[in-house]
Amino acid sequence: MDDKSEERGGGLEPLNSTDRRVRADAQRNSKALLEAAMAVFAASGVDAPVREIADKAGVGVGTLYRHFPQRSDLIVAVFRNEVDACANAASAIAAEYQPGPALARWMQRYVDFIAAKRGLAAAFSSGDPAYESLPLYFLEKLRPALQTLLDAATEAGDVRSDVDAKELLFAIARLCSPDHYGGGPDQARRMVGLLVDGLRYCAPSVGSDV
Amino acid sequence: MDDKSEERGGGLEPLNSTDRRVRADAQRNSKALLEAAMAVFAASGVDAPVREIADKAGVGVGTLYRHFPQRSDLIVAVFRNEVDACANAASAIAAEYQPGPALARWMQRYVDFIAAKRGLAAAFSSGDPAYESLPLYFLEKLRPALQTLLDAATEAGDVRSDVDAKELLFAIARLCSPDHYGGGPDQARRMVGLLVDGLRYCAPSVGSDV
DNA sequence: TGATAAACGGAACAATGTTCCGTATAAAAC
DNA sequence: GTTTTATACGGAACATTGTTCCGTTTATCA
Repeated sequence: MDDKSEERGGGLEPLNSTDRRVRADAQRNSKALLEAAMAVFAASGVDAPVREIADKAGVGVGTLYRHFPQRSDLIVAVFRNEVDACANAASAIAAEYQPGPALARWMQRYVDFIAAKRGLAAAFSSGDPAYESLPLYFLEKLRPALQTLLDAATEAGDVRSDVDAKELLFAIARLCSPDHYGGGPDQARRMVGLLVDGLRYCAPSVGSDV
Repeated sequence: MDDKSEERGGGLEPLNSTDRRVRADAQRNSKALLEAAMAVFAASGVDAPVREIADKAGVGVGTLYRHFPQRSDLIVAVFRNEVDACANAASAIAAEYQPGPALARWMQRYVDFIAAKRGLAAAFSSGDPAYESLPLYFLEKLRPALQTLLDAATEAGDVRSDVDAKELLFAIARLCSPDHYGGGPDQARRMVGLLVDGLRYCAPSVGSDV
């Protein structure tokens, strides 16, 4: 490995190809843009003007485009960021609650995530190749997270063992999907609650074990 | 009733509030715009530029906006037009085929309609109030059409009797929905075929009647 | 402290939805 | 057939975006 010079800071700043550290303001602005975009998308949907995001982040549009060359790059970044947050929430919740309640809490967390992503569903199926990688990322991050919770709950005897994490993720996403021609987010919440109860139904601690 | 003057033509030109006939060129252009929009939407999706539609119809954008004040008005008009066509196809098919085959044929016709409306599904759930009326129109037109075919097929003993037209419409629409994360239109077609077979399953003429 | 490459900001450009208004014309009145 | 008039037409002009460009600023390094 080729070492060039000792590092000053905490050592977590990535290096550029010509050995120059990434500038601090660039890191700051990138983070600010991501947070601003998250807030604006949540408030006005993914079709919100780019200038609004740049303004909210306190930078010019040029800076925005330097960090996210296409509008879709920003959308993808926000999405991945929120997928990560949702996945990370799993271990945090697992550390704080018993397996059964942890599973139920995380499922509601996941519902919130899905419900907030209304606009993205359209982007997914828009055919734009920029979003092609998202479904895979979604699955690769969230499936293990749910599987872990599921395994723990199964082992604790809180839920049945014959459910597949992937199917559960999709089933919930479908329950939350808006084209039910009526019935808002409350209905989705109720249906998911029902689903969770269903998970408990044949669990050993309830009775009727196989 | 207040009669004003005898009519010249076939008598099917609508009258204006001040008793003036709707100009022939206006009727022509309106129709041309609708057809152009249908073709352009099919080719390039509902996000196609309005100028492209106006050009294809051979009129100026001003004329387009005279007939369809908002972009969404044009989309709505095209959608209703195609819903009508799909609903009308039911009676045409019913006149030409036996009840059982007629049902199967119309279902595939309906699949084509749904598959072509990918872009509109996004518009439906976009929250834009301009599209609020579409689901109702969809249901009010298509449900009776399917119900008629279904009743005829039931009476002929070709299909079972315990299926609801509305549920069937939605089930097919869902089977055709793109967010299956893989599996194209062929899969949708196969699934709908399976559904139709399912309809036949407990029909009297097959056997096991209730 | 000075040199330098990276990053910044926002004006300028391009594409598109929408409005406006002078002109053309179909229908009616005579 | 001519005149009148309300209607419709066309497309330039405007507004709102996404995106690019480049002169200026600045963090980093020697």
